[in-house]
Amino acid sequence: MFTAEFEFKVDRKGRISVPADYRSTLAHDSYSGIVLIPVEGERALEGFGNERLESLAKALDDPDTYDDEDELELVKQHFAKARRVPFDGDGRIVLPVETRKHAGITDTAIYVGGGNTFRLWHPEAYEAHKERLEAKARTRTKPVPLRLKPRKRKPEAEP
Amino acid sequence: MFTAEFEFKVDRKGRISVPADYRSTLAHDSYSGIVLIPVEGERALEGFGNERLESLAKALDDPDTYDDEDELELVKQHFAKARRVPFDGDGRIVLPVETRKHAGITDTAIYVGGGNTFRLWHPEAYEAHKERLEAKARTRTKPVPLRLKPRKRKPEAEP
DNA sequence: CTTGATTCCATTGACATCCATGAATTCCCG
DNA sequence: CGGGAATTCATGGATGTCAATGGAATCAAG
Repeated sequence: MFTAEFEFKVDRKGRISVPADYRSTLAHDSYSGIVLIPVEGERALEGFGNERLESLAKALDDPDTYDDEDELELVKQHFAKARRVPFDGDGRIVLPVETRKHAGITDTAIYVGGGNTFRLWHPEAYEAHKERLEAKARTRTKPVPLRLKPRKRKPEAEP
Repeated sequence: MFTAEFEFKVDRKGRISVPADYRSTLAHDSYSGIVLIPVEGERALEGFGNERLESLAKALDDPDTYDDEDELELVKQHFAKARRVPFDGDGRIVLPVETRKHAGITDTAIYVGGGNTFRLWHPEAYEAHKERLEAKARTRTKPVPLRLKPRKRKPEAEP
């Protein structure tokens, strides 16, 4: 479970600590480290544990998960962009150059919890992102609630 | 199950006891602590156990729970604002600064039970909130009864 | 030998853990 | 039934530990 926001320093070797809270949720994982994937369309990195990566790979094998061949190829590309980065003895990782480039991260970065995944941002990029989100939220009449179940929708066109 | 109202002190380190009654309902939880999320539009914090947070995260992974991309992003923001706070040996938590700020809590706070969740308020803010609620209630002809089932509604106008 | 990466060690400041107190409640046994 | 003992809780404070961070040492190549 990944929540909250944690800002950390990136040292001159590209190392950054992973929040102790995140590490403890990853403790059960067989792999001691995390997975980072550039988010398309955002200057951010998506992060999670190795276990989730394996689940994603499994879903890829299921012919029902993605409908067409193009989708499948595009999803595989995510695996190509994924980087598995191990913890060092003190719970740090080194951010691969490509990922740092994608997110525009230089000397600080902020972890943002998102449930089963988290994101890594350049702090200012994240602030800008939040700004945009809040603007969008203001256009809504009601706030979006946390839901446990899919909303009941009226019968759609038959699948 | 969270009920009743409990007022407690916040010490200079930001610590506050969690009602023993609440702790016992959280006892089965794997995580020894609670989750706090600022309520949008109210100077209050929503609280519940880690188990519920996991259910919410699971719902987030289900492609059917939220229909469009914007909704999804806005909901993830709730996780970013969420704070997981562990109990100390004596059943206390420390209120993170951001949450204290949001709720305007300084040296006392009141827990308000709400079924599967509870809320934390600055005592005076809660009184004001109750005031507003009662005013609204007075405009109604009938009181709102406790219901066990969703009320059947006539087909709404199509969104 | 030089460069780049990985492991190891050192510092410091926050915070989790531990301990103490008093009030209120429950328990138990006469 | 009653009163004393034993818990349980809320609360305050002290201190020991660990997380975040920087730098040195070791290792692996080119």
